[in-house]
Amino acid sequence: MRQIKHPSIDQIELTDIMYALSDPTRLEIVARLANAGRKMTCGEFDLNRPKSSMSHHFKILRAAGLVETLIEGTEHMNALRVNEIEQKFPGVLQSVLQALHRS
Amino acid sequence: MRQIKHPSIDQIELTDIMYALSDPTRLEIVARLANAGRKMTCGEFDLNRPKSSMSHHFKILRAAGLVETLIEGTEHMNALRVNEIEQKFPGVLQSVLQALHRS
DNA sequence: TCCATAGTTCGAATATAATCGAACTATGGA
DNA sequence: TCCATAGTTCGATTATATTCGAACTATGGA
Repeated sequence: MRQIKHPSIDQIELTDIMYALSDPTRLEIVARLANAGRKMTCGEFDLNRPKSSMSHHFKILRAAGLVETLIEGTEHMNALRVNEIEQKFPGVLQSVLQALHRS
Repeated sequence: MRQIKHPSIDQIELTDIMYALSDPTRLEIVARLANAGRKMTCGEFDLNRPKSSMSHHFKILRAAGLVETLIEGTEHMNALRVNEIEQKFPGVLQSVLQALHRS
């Protein structure tokens, strides 16, 4: 059961995080993951976009270190790396999530 | 003494803030403005880039609502809009500045 | 073994951004 | 009025992103 590679905490760059969060689609994905508070498959996000586009956005979220994807069977389970990001950049992700929650 | 237009608080978008902060040069400008704690001219940032490039980055920082520029004589005085951003998106800018301070 | 499902990768088109020199604008001082 | 200074705007080049269909891969179930 081959798994996907993710950056380690010390490889995560603030600019990559900021960039990943500058796209409305990706921000929506992050918001839904945070609200759900559980792992979600790519298909669960019903954002009216083709699979290849969604895959592209997940790739960027993963590369930025925001999202962790575990392969379980035929599904890819995605989770926010809240604790790790919080450890490296305290308050950044939390405050962004709060801002999203208000709007 | 013509002044530059800036977005009002309610026109500021989170995605624009994130985007503006995803570039290393702009992040450096923001960090220096925060550290200085005072208004700075464009020329004070000695980032080894031509004037037109710096002007471009200031334009994006202004459009995002992060920086306010007041024309005083021949100089353009730039300041971070910390209080306003803090009001609209509590913690976002502060935590980013803290992250910059650590690295 | 065959098929459906879930998601990735590829490739090409289009859009957006970064970069920087050159020309321009506005102000203040000589 | 002339000039220097500070910064913007313009225009062209190059680089990077977004988008999406089509082909591909991996897994589990019939």
